[in-house]
Amino acid sequence: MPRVSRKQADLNREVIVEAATRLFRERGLHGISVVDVMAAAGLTHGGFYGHFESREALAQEASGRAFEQSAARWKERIAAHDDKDTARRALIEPYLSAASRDNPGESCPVVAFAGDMCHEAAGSGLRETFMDGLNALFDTFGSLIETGDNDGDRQQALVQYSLMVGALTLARATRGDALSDEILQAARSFLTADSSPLAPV
Amino acid sequence: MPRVSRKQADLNREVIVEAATRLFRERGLHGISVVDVMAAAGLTHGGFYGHFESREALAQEASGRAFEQSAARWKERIAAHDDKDTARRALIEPYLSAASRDNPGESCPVVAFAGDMCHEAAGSGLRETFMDGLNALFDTFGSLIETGDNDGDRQQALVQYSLMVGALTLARATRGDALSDEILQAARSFLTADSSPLAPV
DNA sequence: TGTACATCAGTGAACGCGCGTTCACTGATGTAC
DNA sequence: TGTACATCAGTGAACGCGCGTTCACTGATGTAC
Repeated sequence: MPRVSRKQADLNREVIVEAATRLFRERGLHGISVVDVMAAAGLTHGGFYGHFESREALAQEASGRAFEQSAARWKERIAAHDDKDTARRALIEPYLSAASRDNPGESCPVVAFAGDMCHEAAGSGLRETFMDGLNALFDTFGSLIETGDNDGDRQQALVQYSLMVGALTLARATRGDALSDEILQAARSFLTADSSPLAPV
Repeated sequence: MPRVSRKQADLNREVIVEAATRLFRERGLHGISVVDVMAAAGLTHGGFYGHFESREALAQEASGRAFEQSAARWKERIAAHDDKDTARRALIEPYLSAASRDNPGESCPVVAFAGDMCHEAAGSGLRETFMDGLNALFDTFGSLIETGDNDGDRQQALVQYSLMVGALTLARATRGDALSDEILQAARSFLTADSSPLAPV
């Protein structure tokens, strides 16, 4: 069915990006083809280049979208809590849940793309998008750790965030094995325990 | 130069596996072709199937080799220290170094392959090799944390190992940015600080 | 508002390319005498 | 030890396939009158 309305075409583009933002997170930046993305959007591949300059351009836009969605979700959750430490826990609990592990398509783009970024060229646009998104998420997380000791807070934020990324990555890699749940559980209770020496005042 | 000696053929196979164990870690399990591996071994691609049943079979053997090398290196380092906590630090320091970040081909296979494992099928041979290798490395690491509180030790080991994997992964993904060094530094000093609440007795 | 025509979003065949894999071939190696 | 021949490790062309990308085509949309 050729020549849909301009409004429909814009909507189609949106559907493609939404499908891509999910699929790239699920299968990696190299694990999905243009045909796959277009099929997931209910279209054939030929129309792709009417919407995007290249596969790479879509990957960049879709990964950027994933970061925006994550940042928005984090900010919503933070806004729902008065206390910063309560808000921090409200981020960590779902982040390190089985649901998060089992639904990479709707979860953290940092974990989804970090592996691919290791092999990405230095000046690549994908890398820039990743760095911008990571910095935004990390700053948001860091703003929840404030004890007055700036250097200490920064280190705490770096350590806690690295642990979250490492635990979710390992939980996904070991999915199906008992170790996977153990890792999530250990990291979660460590980061949210009242008595945790990591927990800010 | 066809028909080399049997001894030379065995040596060639060894060179292929060694090249693969480095290249797969550097560029990921899907980032390298049979032609690339054979060229790195100084051979042409045609002879590949005289040595291996398939590309996948080589990936499995090469990743298994990477795990063996890591386990052997860890055990050497541990054997060089009397004190378990000193040994633990002797593992962590080089693990979270710039050298480790910049030479993935000779570094931790868990970090190198975790991203790919997330997209690997459940019963896959690659996944089994990964799980076996991860369990071996993790048990070795866990043996260095002994306070008598078994549950607590297990959680400590899981948390510390997840942090190591997350920090190295993020450091690689952000390589070239100041954040990369910051992450390594923060995780390293956190895990090795004398006053660290994480450090076993 | 209705008509005539230009526009252009989506289709599906086709392209060149790199990949994993196969195979006929070569000639040094290994073996039987 | 020397000779004749079978074996087989490595070569490079070739295969089928999936990929990113291009393009002629279609027919509903949008626009000019």
